[in-house]
Formats: sequence, C-alpha cells, structure tokens
Amino acid sequence: MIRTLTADSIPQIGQTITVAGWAASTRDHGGLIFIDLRDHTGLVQLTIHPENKEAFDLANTVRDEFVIRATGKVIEREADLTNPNLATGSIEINVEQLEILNKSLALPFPLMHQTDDINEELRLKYRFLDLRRDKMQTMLVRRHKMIKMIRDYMDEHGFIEINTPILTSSSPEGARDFLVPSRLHPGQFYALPQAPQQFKQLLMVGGVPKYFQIAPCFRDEDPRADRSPGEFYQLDLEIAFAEKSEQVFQEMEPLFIQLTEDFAGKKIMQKPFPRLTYNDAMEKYGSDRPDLRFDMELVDLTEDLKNTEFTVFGNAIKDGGIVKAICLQGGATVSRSQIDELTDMVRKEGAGGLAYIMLKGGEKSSPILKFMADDEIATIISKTGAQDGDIIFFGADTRSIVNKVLGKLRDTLGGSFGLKDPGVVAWAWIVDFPMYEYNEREKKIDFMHNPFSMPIGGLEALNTQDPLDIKADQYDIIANGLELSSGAIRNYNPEIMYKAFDIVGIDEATVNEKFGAMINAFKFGAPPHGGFAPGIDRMLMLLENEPNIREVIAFPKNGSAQDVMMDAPGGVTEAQLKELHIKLDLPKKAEK
RNA sequence: GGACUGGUAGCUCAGUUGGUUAGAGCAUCCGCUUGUCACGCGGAAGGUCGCGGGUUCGAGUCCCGUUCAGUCCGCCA
Repeated sequence: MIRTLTADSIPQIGQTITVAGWAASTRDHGGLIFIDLRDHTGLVQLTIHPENKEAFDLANTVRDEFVIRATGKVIEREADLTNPNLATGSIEINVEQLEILNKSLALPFPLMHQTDDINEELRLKYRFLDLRRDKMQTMLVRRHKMIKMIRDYMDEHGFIEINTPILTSSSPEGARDFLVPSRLHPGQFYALPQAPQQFKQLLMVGGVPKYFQIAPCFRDEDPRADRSPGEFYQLDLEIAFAEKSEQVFQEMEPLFIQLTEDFAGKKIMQKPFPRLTYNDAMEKYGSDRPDLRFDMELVDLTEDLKNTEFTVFGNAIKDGGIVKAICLQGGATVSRSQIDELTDMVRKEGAGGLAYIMLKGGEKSSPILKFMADDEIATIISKTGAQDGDIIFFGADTRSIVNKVLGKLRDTLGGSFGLKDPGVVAWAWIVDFPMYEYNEREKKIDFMHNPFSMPIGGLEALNTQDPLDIKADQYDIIANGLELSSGAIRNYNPEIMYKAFDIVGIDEATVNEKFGAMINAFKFGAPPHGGFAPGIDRMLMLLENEPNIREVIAFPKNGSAQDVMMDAPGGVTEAQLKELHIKLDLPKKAEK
C-alpha cells in the first residue's frame, strides 16, 4: 500500500513503509545515493546503499521527475545529519526495494525554483509540470478551501445552489458574447452566459427564496492582470424580497469577514464595512474603487484659488474646471527623476503636467511658488494638513480629469510608499451609483451600468427628476483597490422597467424583443429581489496577495485568450463546418 | 485598436563605445565521488542573438519594419 508522509504524520522510527512520488533531486555520491522523494505533502529523503545492489543500480538511473516507489525502513538521522529546512528532516528512508513507475524527459524548466521568474508562456504550456510546484499545489488547495467555506456559509444561510444553463441566449450584460453555432437550428447561435443574470432573476420569480451558484461566466474581452481572459467564476447570488441594498449587505458581510479573518488570516480595516457613495469615492479618492488602507484624500482648492495669478490653476477654474491637491506624508524624499516619472504617468491620464510643493527642512520648494500669493500657499498647506517633510501634488483641469489623475497618483504613491499593508483588507460598499450618464460620443443619455437596477425613488423619480440626477439602488463591493463585484436591488416592475428604458430611447417593443423572458416573467408576480456576484478568482488573488489572476487558476488562458497547452482555440474540419452550415470568410491576416 | 517594456543555449541571465571564435550558473550526456540535502569535482555537447530589411570594412549591440509575450489605455457593470 502506498502511503504519504506529512510533517505531522511522520511514521514510527524502525517501521518498514512504502512511499511513492516524484524524484525531486538526486545526489549520487558514488558509494551512496540520495533521492528527495516528493508528493503533494512534501519531501522525504531516500538513501540507497550499494549493499542493495538491485536498488542501487536502479537508483543510478533515476533522473529528476521520474515517478518512483520505494520500500524501506524509516530511520532516525544522527544529530549532525538532520536537515532543519525539511519537515521530515529528522528521518530518512533506508531503501531496500526500488521501482521506477515512469520516466520523465529532461524538464523544460526547473521545478525546484520557488520563484516565478520562469517565462510564463512556458509555464502555461507545461502547466501540468508547473502545478507540481509547491506554490501551485498550495494554491489549488487554497482555492478549494475558500470555495468550501463559501458553500458552507451559503448553505447555513439558507441559500441553495442551482446550476443554470451554459448554452443560452445573449444576456443583457455589456460585453461581447462567445457564440456557439447550433446544428439543429442552422444559422442560429447560442451564447455562453456572461453571467447567469437573467436566470437568477427568473429563479426569484420562480419562488426560490435565496439562490447562489459558483457560476462560470464567459466574456469575450481583452484581459488584464486582475481579469481572466475569456472565462472566470463568480459567486453568483440573489435574495428574494430584498428591497434595500442594506439587506444584501447584512446578509453577506459576515462571509467576507470570515474569508478575510479565518481563511486568509488578515486584518479588516473597518467593520462593519464603510458605505461610501459613488460621488464621495470619486471626490475624495478619485476612483470608484479606492484603496482604503490609507487616507491621502483629495482636497478641493477651487474656491480658495479662484482668483489666483497662477494661470494654469486660474484658467482651469475659469473654464469650469477644478483644482485639487493630495499630500503625501514624508514625500519630500522623492527625487527629481521620480517626479518626472509621475509627471509622465499623469500626462498619460490626460493631465497637462504635475505641479507640486515640497516642504523640506523648514523650506518650501516648488517651481510654482513664484506665481502664487503667500496667503494662497498658506491656505493650501493648512487645508492639505501638510507638515515639514511632506509633498503636495496638484491637479487642475476638468473635474473628471482631476479626479482620475489624482486618484491614479494616490494609488501609485500609496504603493511605492508602502501604505498598502499586505496583511490588511479594506473592504467597502460603494453605493448610490448614477442610473444614467451622458454619452459624449453619441450625444445621448445612456445607462451608466446595469439597466436592470431599481432607480432610487422608483417610477416617480423617473417621471420627475433630471435623469442625470437619478441614482440607482446599485452597489459595488471593493477591497484594497479591487472591484470584487457589482450588485443591485433589481427593477422587478414592468412599468418602471419600460420607463427606465424609454429614457435612453429604447421603446417597449425593443425591450420585449431583447429581454422578453425577463419582462414577461415580471408580469406574473415577480417579488422584489437583489443580489450581486463577487468574482471567485479575483477574491482569491486578493486574499492570497497574488498580483496576477492567472496564478490562482489551474489552467488559465494567456493574454491572447489562448490555451497554449491544449492549443485552443484551433481549427475544425470541413465536415464539422458543413454540418453547422458555416462558411469562413477570413481577413487576409488570419489565413495561414 | 493604441501606448510602454521585453525576446541572447532546454531554463535563468551577462554581453562595455559597433571590433578576434557570443559567455556564466543550472539542466542534459560521460567520468570520479559513502552523508549530501538546489551535494561536490573534471569533461563534453548545446546558439538562425524572435523574424525581415538597412547603415557600416564590420551589427547581439545603431536605424526601420514586423512578430510574439507581459503591463496599461480603449473595452469589460
């Protein structure tokens, strides 16, 4: 029988046992051979002496990553031979019988290195090898444990897990769909769900009180470091008779606390999680997903500087823009070249430049001081709370550019000045998103996010308020600068729904056509409901301090949405295309 | 679709101002080695310097183009 060794289940000294696993390294001393045997629990040292000739000769041929099975006696190592770096370092197995179960080619990259400095494409191509590494083994287990904790919590709170279709029709999300051709219905296509949004709402109409699902979602959009290309999983959930977002928060906040404290062993910045309006988040932090592990709030100086002689600020204000500042404590140490880098960064975000005032050794230094009045400078220093040793950065432009630029600057400085404590998670709910926004390009009013959110104030608000003032009962949950999920109290009333769409110029017939199943169902007694869907992969990367989402996924696609191991996507045969009545019409570039 | 960064041996990297035959460690193969633990020692083999063009007496190095990868913008609630 095969058994494995773990640090806390080291077998009895003197016992004869059989172990199996991979040869992690072999050390041939001529008259004595050591093999480090590895399995998912760790390493143990095998020693093979020449007295067991058969085993010894075979051990000579063992190379890295051969699969071997060994039987031998567990012996205690002498004091000066122990290896304190190994959990099993106080024992070794004196091999009597050895078997090679399978060989391995020379490895394309070393597995012993614990660093991530191997070319990622190579790791993905040989993911089955990459997964043997400690870090990846641990991650697979961590993911399993996290999902188990989630499932247990949901079960204890009365949610039931329901699987919804993978082959479905195009959903009301905003992303590009992945399409699947139908053989039985030539010329027609299924879409893979971008999220089970419609189904979960239909489940509410179907009388399910609380639904959840570890749901696969598919979106054909370009990836990011925190966005898995093509496919990802979310904890999709919906609660019937949730009429206020606060109900959802109360129900779910304990899970995030449990995951942070018990699963990840991290501290939570603030409990209960702060509720921050979208507007406050943008004005105070320049982002709708600010990292709240540190303060560094944006300070509005528009009123104080409206008469300034400094034309960069003055003109911005005259043109209807604003001037804001942030103060980086201890930031007077930044070098000229660092400021140049930051200036480049803010230019990319649309700023004209980056003004600053440095307070150092009781002196103020800045290229803009000479343009500004003493009382203006005094006001700036007092309003930003700047002390000696600090630096103040400015943004002067339209409101949206200033917020965006200083928000980005705040985030970058927070990172480079060590303000982001990796042992702390700053959760927050962002609430009161605008229902609509003005689309500059098309010169019309659009939904800002999800058209299925309930407008705050309901039908009356839609009928009486300026659409751009209407808030949706919609919320995000964020943590450490990551957006984990959007959610909403849904618009379950057909009358309000038609009106909400009417405002963006979509008539009843079109709503009926595009969202027929849902609008039809809502006419048959839909209960109020609300929910959200935090991303599993993103949550794990947050809790494990992993900067790249691909590190927490067993078989991720690369940045071009390809599976380089399975070679997907790939071509198909003429016969398959014919069966589907599909003819290709490729651009020149794609022809091979 | 756009911007930036990168691509040198199987892997990780070095390669100066453009100058002789492009190097190192690990891995591979051969030999030696009885206490190592990412053992050690000696040797061998291993290169289209991503690809194409240009400048030059001479290009891994400079220029142009291109391709692939990563990150960001667009996009994605």
